[in-house]
Amino acid sequence: MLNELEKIKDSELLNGITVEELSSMLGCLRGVIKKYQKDELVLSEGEKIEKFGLLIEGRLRIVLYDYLGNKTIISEIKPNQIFGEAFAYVDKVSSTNIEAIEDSKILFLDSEKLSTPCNNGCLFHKQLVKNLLYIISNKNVNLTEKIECMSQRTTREKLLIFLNMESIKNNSKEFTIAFDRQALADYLGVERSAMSAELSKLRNEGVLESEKNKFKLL
Amino acid sequence: MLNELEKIKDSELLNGITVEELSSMLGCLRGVIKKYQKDELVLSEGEKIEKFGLLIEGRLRIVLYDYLGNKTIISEIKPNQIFGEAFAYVDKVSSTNIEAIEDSKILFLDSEKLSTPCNNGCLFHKQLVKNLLYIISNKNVNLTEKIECMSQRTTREKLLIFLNMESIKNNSKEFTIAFDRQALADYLGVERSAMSAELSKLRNEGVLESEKNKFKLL
DNA sequence: ATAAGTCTGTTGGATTTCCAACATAATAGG
DNA sequence: CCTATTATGTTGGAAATCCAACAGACTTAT
Repeated sequence: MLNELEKIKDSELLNGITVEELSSMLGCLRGVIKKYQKDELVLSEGEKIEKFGLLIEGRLRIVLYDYLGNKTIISEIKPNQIFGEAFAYVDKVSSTNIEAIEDSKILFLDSEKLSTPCNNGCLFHKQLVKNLLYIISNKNVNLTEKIECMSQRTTREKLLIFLNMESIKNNSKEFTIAFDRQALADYLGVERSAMSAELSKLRNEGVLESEKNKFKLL
Repeated sequence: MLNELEKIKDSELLNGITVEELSSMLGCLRGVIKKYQKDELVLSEGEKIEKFGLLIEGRLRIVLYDYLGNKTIISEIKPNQIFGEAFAYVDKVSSTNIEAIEDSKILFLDSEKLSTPCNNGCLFHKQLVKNLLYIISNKNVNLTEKIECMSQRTTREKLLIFLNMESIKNNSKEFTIAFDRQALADYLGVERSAMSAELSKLRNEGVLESEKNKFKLL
């Protein structure tokens, strides 16, 4: 048990909280640790979420089966990341499935308990709330950025907006992005080879230089 | 002053909090009411936000001036709505400007204070935190839905995904949406008349019926 | 070191979207 | 009620994107 707590102590959600505090936290927040096997369904769409998860070890994928019959892997959840928290706080059921990519161990926390600092003098409660607000707000900012990129009309504009954002984040005209070509195309909602063609044009026009996931705006 | 509090008592952020509690809240949360004139800048991009706003009266617009030189009105803020909260909780500066569409009155609240229930026995603090988590989580879900729609490859698929989401939300095959044609096109990131043509096709194919902002999936 | 697999960029044709112009219907204002 | 304005749908041509196929470069596995 202390084992598991040691593993997640560096997570954003538990930032500023000691391992000793973590121990009593499980009782206070009705924490439950569950194990899942590779390919096992963790959460299914349509399910009402009252406990969100913090991945201790393993890997999960968020999968969307949409109305048109498409299966899309939205993203992957890595150790120390939380999932399902937004749906835990709104009166809407999740529209995605969460599946285990590999054998995984998850700490489930009661969202209601977490957001309501108790009167037991649990000092970590305030910190938890702040951390959670930070995490969800950060996700909102990231989602807003993605929408800004995707809202552009042409592939060229999408690339330019995205790359400029990255430049600002890195405080430099030279930077490395976390995507390969296919992932970047997926992020921008465009077709990979068409985007590649546009990147070539931008290079030929002297707008930028690029090599793999390294970019330099000119 | 009580005047203003009466106006915002129905806001999501203050749900479950009495007007009496609101009064003491201003001191506790370092609440400050500011007035802005039509077209006045409320918040500018690049600004670090420590207090987010709750619009008492008036109307605001969120404006994005992007790298390519475009000015986009992202959305409008109506009375009783909050703004800037995501940026208040993350270590990133806002990328948008917020301007007054008309004379406006705004209550600014200290984000740090709000997320940290004090030890003064302020009972509303817990409720405020819950309300804030709800609001931020709800925005997260809405942004995620918008991305799902915009991620579709064709205008037809975008429409179908969007309309199906609305149908699920309304628990009915018949529903009214909150957008006119231009607004729906903007939401989906497509051109209005092209989307209109696609809607006509869907009608002719017996997929749906529509009349202004009323829809019926068949 | 070699072979297999993956990533990146190129290309031409098919498909889709955008754009501008316009007509008609509906709405708003006096 | 009438007029002006706005919303909606239609249409054809231009522009852009997607798609499939492929070649070459790079990476991984044996």
